[in-house]
Amino acid sequence: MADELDDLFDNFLEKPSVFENKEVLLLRYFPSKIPHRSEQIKKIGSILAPALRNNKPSNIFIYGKTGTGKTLCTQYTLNKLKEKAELAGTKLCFAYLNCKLKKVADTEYRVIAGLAKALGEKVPITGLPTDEVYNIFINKIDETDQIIIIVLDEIDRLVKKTGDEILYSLTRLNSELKRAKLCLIGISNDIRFIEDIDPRVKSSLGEEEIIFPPYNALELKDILEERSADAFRKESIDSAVLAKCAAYAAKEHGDARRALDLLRVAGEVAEREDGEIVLMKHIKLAEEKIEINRISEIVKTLPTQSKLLIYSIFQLIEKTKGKLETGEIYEKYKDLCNLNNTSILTQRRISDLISELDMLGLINARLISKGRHGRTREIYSTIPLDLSDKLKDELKYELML
DNA sequence: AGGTATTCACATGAAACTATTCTCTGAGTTAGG
DNA sequence: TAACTCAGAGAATAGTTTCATGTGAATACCTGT
Repeated sequence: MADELDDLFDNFLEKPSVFENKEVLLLRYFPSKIPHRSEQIKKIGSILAPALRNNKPSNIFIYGKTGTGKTLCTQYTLNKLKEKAELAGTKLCFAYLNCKLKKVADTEYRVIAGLAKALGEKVPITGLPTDEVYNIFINKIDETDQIIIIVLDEIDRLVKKTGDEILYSLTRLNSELKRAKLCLIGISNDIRFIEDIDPRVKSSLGEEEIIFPPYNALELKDILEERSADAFRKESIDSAVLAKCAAYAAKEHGDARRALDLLRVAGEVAEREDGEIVLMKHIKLAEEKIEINRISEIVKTLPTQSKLLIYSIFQLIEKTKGKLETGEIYEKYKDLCNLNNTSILTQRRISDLISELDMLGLINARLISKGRHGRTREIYSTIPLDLSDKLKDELKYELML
């Protein structure tokens, strides 16, 4: 046994890896070049430049789909700006906050506390009134003459959850500050979001707007080439494979994050197969693997009731091999609840849960009318049978059925 | 045959209820002076 | 004594239920030929 493992490890060490430096393909990696975004970077830069002369830059609202480089470009520009500011002797600091993260920045209190923390002020996790936190925050930043740049990433989430009062307070904060100056950068995936917020906030936050369009396949390919040059050994990948990878990702709304992920997984697949070169088939396998991971991740993180529901759907699908109806599923679901001693939700709720599963892409539900026989949703699973079998077993175990 | 009315099996909305999570306050605790 | 921590009260929120109303078209039922 030990020998086997020794061999395995030795083999692994001797065999040339397809990767030169896998880090480069990870999300947290910060590339030195950002292709096809110079226009946006320049724009951000020119808006923020007044900060170097200790003037308050305009607030910026940045919009773009996921994986279009919004966060990256912003951070890149800010880092550069900070370097320059240090050289020029201007006091400048910035706080970056991702509002998507639960338990970190999804309430007013937490946002302010998070910002204070980012600027080096300790704030208790809970226990203080919100306006108290505001005071701590204001006092902290007003200590010195400085420019504060606050980046709120995924700001739409924040507003959806807590309303737009925070933004209003933040944009108004400048009038309370005597020495420091505050500049806001809001990043959002959803452009409609800015339409339905308080007009006062809208005009203030949207002083400048920058749009990040999705990458097309050619641009994605450039990005992949840029990164793969560092990430892979030269001979283990060729440009046709990269093009394929880019094409796949471009199909999915030009998300660079996806493209990089795909490439990384393809490399891993190749490596596991003892291949030294990443081939087309590896890309295909990687795509499947990512999809499977995505789905099982979604299923695993579903609340218990939804798990029971999807379990009933899996069971029924197996029998009928096709479409299901709400009533049918509800009956099955009730049975399972009885078996499991779980409280039964009403049909009303189940109807909503089914819609949610539809939104998550686990099932396909469309409304049909069967005339005399009423109206219902026609439901079928989008998950391949072998995967749903596997998931079913896992759920069975977990739900103790 | 052609037209209208009915009816089914849920969908969809709104309001009310509930359990959980947050916020806030004041009392208790700690550490420093 | 100031700063910090913590428990419990009250407010806010998310998840559900209850009640009410809406829906599209296959079918039942007329109507006049």
